[in-house]
Amino acid sequence: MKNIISNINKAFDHRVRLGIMSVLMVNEYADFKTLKELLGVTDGNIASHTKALEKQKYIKVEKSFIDRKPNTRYLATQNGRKAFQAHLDALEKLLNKDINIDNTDK
Amino acid sequence: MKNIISNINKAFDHRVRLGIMSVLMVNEYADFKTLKELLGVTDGNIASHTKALEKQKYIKVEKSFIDRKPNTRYLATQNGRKAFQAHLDALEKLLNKDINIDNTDK
DNA sequence: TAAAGTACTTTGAAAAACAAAGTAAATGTA
DNA sequence: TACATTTACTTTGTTTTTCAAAGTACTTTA
Repeated sequence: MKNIISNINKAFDHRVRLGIMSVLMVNEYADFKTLKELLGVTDGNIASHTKALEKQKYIKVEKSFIDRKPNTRYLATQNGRKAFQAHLDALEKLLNKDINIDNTDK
Repeated sequence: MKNIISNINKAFDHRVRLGIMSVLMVNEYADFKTLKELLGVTDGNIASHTKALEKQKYIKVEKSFIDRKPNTRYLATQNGRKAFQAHLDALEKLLNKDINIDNTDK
């Protein structure tokens, strides 16, 4: 490992995306409105963060009509689950690691 | 609590700042070069991320000359330590929380 | 004393984040 | 049955952040 943050996934750096993934790890799916309410962010925000995760193939989108209204569901992909778990492991390692600097010559 | 990410600190959202704080939590101080090497990022990057943390008063900077060369040390403030620990607690809560959505009507 | 190295800082472009406005269909109101 | 409102998103454009390249001010080496 080159540096102490090399295994931290840039795609999950943002708290909104962290929140989205957390929700999708424990629920089979969540729809647009649910994510929006759980995370307390604006529509455009959910849209762009989900789009970013979708682009990485960490989540997938299913569009349908429920009660004649459009409904967008987000689901974590198998790949996304793996990547997120790896990210959490990397985070834990970073935080628990002894990063002891030799400052004796300073 | 309004939403599931409300206690996650925006200032620590970025992996570089997460790394800087992790280092400064367990070491009394770290200098510019050390941080740069530990994190594997460019000079300008370290500069801007430390500046951001400094602006929030989460770290402080001490400038001196060592062996006639300029040396910049970064230290976590008491406030910074508290905020970072709170952030970690919030992260842990988010990840361990049962965010179970009632999807029965969907 | 000229060239190279060290330790940063500044700058400007590129990317990301964000909220406001837009769209389109459904529903409520008079 | 029109018209306004709500729902469920998407699009747009501005602001903010990130980032690396270039710049500065020395110090060291040849």
